[in-house]
Amino acid sequence: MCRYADVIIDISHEKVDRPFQYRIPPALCGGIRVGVRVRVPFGRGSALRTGYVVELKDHPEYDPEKLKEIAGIEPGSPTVQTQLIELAWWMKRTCGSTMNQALKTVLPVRRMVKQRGAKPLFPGLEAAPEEEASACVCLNEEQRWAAQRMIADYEAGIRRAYLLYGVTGSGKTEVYMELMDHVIRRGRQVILLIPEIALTYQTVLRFYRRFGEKIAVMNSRLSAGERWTQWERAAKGEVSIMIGPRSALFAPFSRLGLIILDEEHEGAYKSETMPRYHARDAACERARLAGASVILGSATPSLESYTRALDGEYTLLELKNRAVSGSRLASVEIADMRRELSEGNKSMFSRRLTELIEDRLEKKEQIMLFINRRGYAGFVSCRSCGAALRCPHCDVSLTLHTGNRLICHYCGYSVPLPDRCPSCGSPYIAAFGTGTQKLEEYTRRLFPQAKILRMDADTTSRKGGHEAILAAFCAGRADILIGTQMIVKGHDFGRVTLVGIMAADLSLNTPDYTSSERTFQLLCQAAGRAGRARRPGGVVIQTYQPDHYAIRTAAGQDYREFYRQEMAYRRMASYPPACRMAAVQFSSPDEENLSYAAEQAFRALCGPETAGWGISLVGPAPAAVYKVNDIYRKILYIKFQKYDILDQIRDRLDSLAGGDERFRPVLIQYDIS
DNA sequence: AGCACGCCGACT
DNA sequence: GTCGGCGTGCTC
Repeated sequence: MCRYADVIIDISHEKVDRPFQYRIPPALCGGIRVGVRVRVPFGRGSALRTGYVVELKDHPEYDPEKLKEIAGIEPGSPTVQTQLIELAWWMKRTCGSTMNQALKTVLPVRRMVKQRGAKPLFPGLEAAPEEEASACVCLNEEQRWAAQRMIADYEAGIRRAYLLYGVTGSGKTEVYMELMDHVIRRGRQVILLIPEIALTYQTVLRFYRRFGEKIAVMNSRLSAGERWTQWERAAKGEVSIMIGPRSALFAPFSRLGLIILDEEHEGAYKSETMPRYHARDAACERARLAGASVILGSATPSLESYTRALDGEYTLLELKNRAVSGSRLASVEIADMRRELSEGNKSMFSRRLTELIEDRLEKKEQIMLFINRRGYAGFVSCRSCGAALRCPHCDVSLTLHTGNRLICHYCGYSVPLPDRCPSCGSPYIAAFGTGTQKLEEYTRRLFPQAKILRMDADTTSRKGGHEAILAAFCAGRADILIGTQMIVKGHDFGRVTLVGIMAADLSLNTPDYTSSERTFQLLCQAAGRAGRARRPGGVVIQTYQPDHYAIRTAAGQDYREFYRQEMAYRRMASYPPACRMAAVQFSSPDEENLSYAAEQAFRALCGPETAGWGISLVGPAPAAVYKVNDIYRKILYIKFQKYDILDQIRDRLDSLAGGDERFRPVLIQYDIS
């Protein structure tokens, strides 16, 4: 029946990034299926090249005279690839990338150096796990209930996605392990996704102790050969569990039964390069294709996921109590930096934080000082009332640019920097700027008796710098650890009893609509770092906006209240998940053509033809970083409700670009939330 | 990407 | 007169 095959040629170039149709010779009929790698004659000289069968057709869709025949099937063409290629189609469809970009993401890098004799994961530990693997793992009642709920579905043949919302320390990992164990016993395989930053030796060791040689680990520091080895072990069925960041999602398991995303809310799950897929959605799609279930775990679920759980798209499983009885949540205090200033304290440390640091130094307990420098984008705020200057149209923070102008990166609105605060009239408005280095110097001066370690991008660029600093701190070779994001993610330090968040405002005022959500997550996480063991911990959040709901709810560890308020804001200002939003990026080395293209696109989408689409446009505005490598970038945001609209938007922009010379140097890319 | 076809300069 | 430069365009 199917006598024709659409084939994507293994050439990474936009010009050939589309299916080419071939006749299937009768002799090969049985072997040709979607996903099979084939040799096909291609180009003027009909040189044989490798391609992927992506679709089978009954009838030709191209001049049959010109159709060539598939020459043969690539030996050893694996079949899991069928599934991964279908996943690539999904990426192309939903993320607006080219098929070749999607295929490169989903399939292993080809022509990798093979490596003989795989290194053991944990040298010297091989003998240990066997006995420990059988050791009784006791779940508490709540954990058992959550696991049973999913297992019962699984046994009934129900495959779906679950949101495991468990407060800090409630023991989500034990639930994961129970489920993994169950799925493996049923002869199926498991993918466990962990954000790269949390993928540490300790984390992996925990799983290794339980599952031993059944696990394979991917991470960015593996060499190409090591990656290949892990990939092959998975393809051959030598392992049942693949642990790794985003890319582990594409493990070549043919009997996949479960995908777990730990720390589901982490931004690292969103790809920064094309295709800009979200691992959460890609996981759900792969699971659908494979007939597997998905567990999304978090102590602070993303607004998207919690909304989906409330809508019934995910099943909500909750862990409300801490697993270790007797362990208490840290007591969280908010230090009002406006008051510190008005009462004469101009230092970076509030009086309360100073007092607590002195107390801990005396008791020889450890302290972590956290400053959120990453994502710092030059916002301007008032030292008297704490308000940051925001866009009147988009309700996000404005960014200070050269020439003292404030610009909105969503709609392009621009005003000169005022000399007084628009809310309270105070003249004390200024750009916020503070770094880890400055904090370190200041801390040394204030507490000369303390031993201080600093961890940020500068001190960890050297290979292993990260681990060395953490190990030193863990071993008690310092009293205070100063750092950015990386110190609050996933590391447990039993002797830390005080966490100071130096300026919560830094993440609260990044110029995008997720700033409150990220602040809430970060503060909850930081609070979770203090007093993990028996000793009670304290957290001090320093801020100029002590009444902001993200800060108040984080201090009270009240996720539901945060969700309620944040969702109200998203609805009011029309941001996801209250609607869908596509960021269309125009980039070009030629500024004039860039502006022209972005403006034309805007006009094409707001004309009468699109009136019934229910879309609204914001921008076009210069990208957060306007010029990168001599390429200028502008972004047009499109808010819409129905997902199908996206294809129409793309078609419209494609045809616009196709018929206009001035679009030629302009690249158009999509990022959909 | 790769390969052919094509339309102008210095070579046996 | 012809060998060869790489510029342009197509590949089921």
